[in-house]
Amino acid sequence: MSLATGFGSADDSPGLLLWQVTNHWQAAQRAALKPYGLTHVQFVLLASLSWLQAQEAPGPVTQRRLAEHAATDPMMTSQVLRTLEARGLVTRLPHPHDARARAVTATEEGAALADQAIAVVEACDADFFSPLSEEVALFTRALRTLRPT
Amino acid sequence: MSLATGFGSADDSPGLLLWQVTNHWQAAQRAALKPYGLTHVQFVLLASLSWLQAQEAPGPVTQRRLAEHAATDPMMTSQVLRTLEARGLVTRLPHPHDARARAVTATEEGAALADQAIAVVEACDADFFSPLSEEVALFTRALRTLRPT
DNA sequence: TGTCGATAGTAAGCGCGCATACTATATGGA
DNA sequence: TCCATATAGTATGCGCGCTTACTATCGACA
Repeated sequence: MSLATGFGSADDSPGLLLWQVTNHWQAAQRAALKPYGLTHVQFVLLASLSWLQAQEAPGPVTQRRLAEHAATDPMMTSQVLRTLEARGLVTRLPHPHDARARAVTATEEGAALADQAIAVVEACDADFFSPLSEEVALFTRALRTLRPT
Repeated sequence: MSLATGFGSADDSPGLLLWQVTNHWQAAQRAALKPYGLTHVQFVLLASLSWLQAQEAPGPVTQRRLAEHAATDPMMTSQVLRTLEARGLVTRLPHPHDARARAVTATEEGAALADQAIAVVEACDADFFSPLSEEVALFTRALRTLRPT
């Protein structure tokens, strides 16, 4: 309502808290992934791509499908995948049946790196959310409620 | 643990959910603040500055103190304040007792804009978290637990 | 009084996160 | 067959969020 009640401290606003906690979490992820030379988003896309490849889906994985699965912006997905391609972690070959699309695959090196990073990231996550202990299930459910469709 | 269990879907990871939900929330804030020509961070700093000014603290508000209060990066705070200064919403005069520091104040226009925006942002927040209904208190408490010291 | 560590602020730069606008191709229907 | 619409992907640009490195000043202490 007023300045004094509304924004005196972030304690009042779940939104501000959400923002601050997420920044804190991203910092933890950044630190955990630093030894692998990966950013958080690079890791998510690489790991998601590895997983999608392993699925028995029809046709090769396109950038669009990867972006949809990882819930990332298609534009950013394009940029990040080109970075990963430049580092030899993914390939972006022309799609066999759709001249507009790319067939994206993780290279052996990329998949191996993702496998290593996944363990570290999961440990980092577990540590980050450990203060919640049993409440983490409730917390996760709340987040799922707020997630965009 | 493995690709299949660890990153098949964001449902599994509170971290990924946190990230996605925050992006979603930021989009809502962006839309709500668009009519005022403010970004989320600009709004937070402007509103926090207005609040700090109203407090009976010793000496003028410095960028450092504002950044600390809003839990924002000092470098970013500097940038954003210069943007707000260019738009006439804040002033950044030399500090009377410390030649290193700036005495930051919200202009009348800035304070008025903040007051208007606060109402809209609070409504936006209430709407965003309404799916949680009563659980919002629990959710906020969990976030506070995870907040950096 | 001089100097030395701590502090306020900024320059430059990278990687998202997203908005806008564009090209090229695919696809369904007359 | 031709065309309208939808779709895959990219160029450009802005605003964070943060890192590193730097200047200038302050405060404490000998």
